[in-house]
Amino acid sequence: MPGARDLPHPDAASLVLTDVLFALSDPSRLALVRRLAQAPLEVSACHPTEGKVPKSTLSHHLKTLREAGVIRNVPEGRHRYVSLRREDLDDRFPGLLDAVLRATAD
Amino acid sequence: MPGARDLPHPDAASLVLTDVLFALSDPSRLALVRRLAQAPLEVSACHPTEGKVPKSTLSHHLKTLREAGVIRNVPEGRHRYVSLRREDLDDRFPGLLDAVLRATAD
DNA sequence: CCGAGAGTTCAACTATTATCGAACCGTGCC
DNA sequence: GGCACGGTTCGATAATAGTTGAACTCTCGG
Repeated sequence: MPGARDLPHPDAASLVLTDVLFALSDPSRLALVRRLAQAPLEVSACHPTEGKVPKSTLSHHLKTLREAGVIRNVPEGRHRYVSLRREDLDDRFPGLLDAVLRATAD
Repeated sequence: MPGARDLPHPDAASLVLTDVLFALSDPSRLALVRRLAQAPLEVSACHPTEGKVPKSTLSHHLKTLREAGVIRNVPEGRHRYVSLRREDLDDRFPGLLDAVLRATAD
């Protein structure tokens, strides 16, 4: 199998609550998570809706979310798909993601 | 009125989600919140169950939690009572606190 | 095979947070 | 009043997180 440009993802059972909370505690990351809750996105589509950010900055935020187990970031051809790990989060921390998403976006 | 050694607390309506998440994202603060979920405590009782911490450090954590609106810290005679702002949090972010508290403590 | 496109990683810098001693402030008791 | 006690605030330092350009990797199309 030629692919294998995979990034490390923690498995569902080993997610740490404080790491998840921290990852979600940044407004720009939370805004992205909200968008991912509607549909997966390519990395290039993960840029904030207003004002562009350097790709290294975006990549860093994606890393924080990925290492906390909030998102999955998988290669797909020449692109990458970013998606919310909704089931894993619901399984490990029932109700948490829903509560966060339900809160009024400030 | 003699009292008036009151610290500022944000009102329920103005709580900011990311600030709350950040306040809860620290293990020692979260551990304290878990204990406060069972009963209010005096500040002196807020020290971690194992190993003591300088009072200035504890006070700093209390400040972070208070400014995020997670706890209330009110003077009571010579002591201070620290309590969880459960209703305010439930009102502003329904289900959030429950989900956090329900998650297995690591 | 070479170049362009999509993203991550690296390294350096800045900014925010944590930690802790020391100074300070109220309160209650003598 | 004076003093011990419970806590917060201040100030300095250490640690962690955010930002960004440049270098690097991989994939696809010619």
